[in-house]
Amino acid sequence: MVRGIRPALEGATLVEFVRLPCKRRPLLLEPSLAVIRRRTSGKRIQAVRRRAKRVVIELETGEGFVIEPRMTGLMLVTDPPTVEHLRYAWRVRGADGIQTVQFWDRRGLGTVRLLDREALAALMTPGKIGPDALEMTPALWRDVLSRTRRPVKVALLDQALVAGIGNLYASEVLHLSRIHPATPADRLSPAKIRKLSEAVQSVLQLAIEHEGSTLSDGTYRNVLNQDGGYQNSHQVYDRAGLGCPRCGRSIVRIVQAQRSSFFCPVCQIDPSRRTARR
DNA sequence: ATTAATGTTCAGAA
DNA sequence: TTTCTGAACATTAA
Repeated sequence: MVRGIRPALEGATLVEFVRLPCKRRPLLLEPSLAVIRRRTSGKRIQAVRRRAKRVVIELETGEGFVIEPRMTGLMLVTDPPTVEHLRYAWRVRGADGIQTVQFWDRRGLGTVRLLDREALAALMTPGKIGPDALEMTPALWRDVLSRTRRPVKVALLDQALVAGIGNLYASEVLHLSRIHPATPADRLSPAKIRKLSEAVQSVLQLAIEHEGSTLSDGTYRNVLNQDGGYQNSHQVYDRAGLGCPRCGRSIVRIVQAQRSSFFCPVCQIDPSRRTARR
């Protein structure tokens, strides 16, 4: 997302931030539209960055837009999937003239905020949300996972612990590292933690290279409104009843923290049954 | 026609 | 203190 919108925005001048005529109830916008427009119109865009799952558009003033797409939000530089779910747009003037980046959100759970310099700096460093998943090391993982007894799958989704891993990727990561999703986070062996650390890197890097996963209900799409490709590489996510690509056994779906987890009962051995021998 | 599910996050309760 | 529950929303599949 960030790489897609960066060429249009970085170095350009924000002509105006606009609310699009979406009929539905507005999603969270802070502060008010009028205040945002007053503070940002005419300002140069210094950088477009990512922090965990958030898009950050930093202005010359030090202030910055923080966009949280959540479930169905998209940043687009072309026509959207539907016109009625268009929420906001950034109209900018750059080297190539006037361009528009739009925020489209079907479910409307996404948020757009304008943060001041201090709040932005606080967001970019680990604090309220944890270190970025792609910045983690085995040592950091050990530290973070030792802090909770919750199931490792639930811990991976806790953005205060580690920021940037979503539900689908948590299942994929655990399958690749052959860890049962119900394993208490603080009971993973150093060897498993190392595997987990490597799996997070490879799954997320590959997913980014393939421009994400477009699921059956057409959720994520790139800035050109094109499908991603990583759904074709899913080993377990949304594959309950289908064969594990590694061993052939049927993939199982369970619910943890009110979210679906998918895993292979053969490749990912239940830790409580591992030592069950007499 | 209901119900449950969905790449999520957060406040408030247990 | 830590963990769990439900709500915000729109759409689709069962």
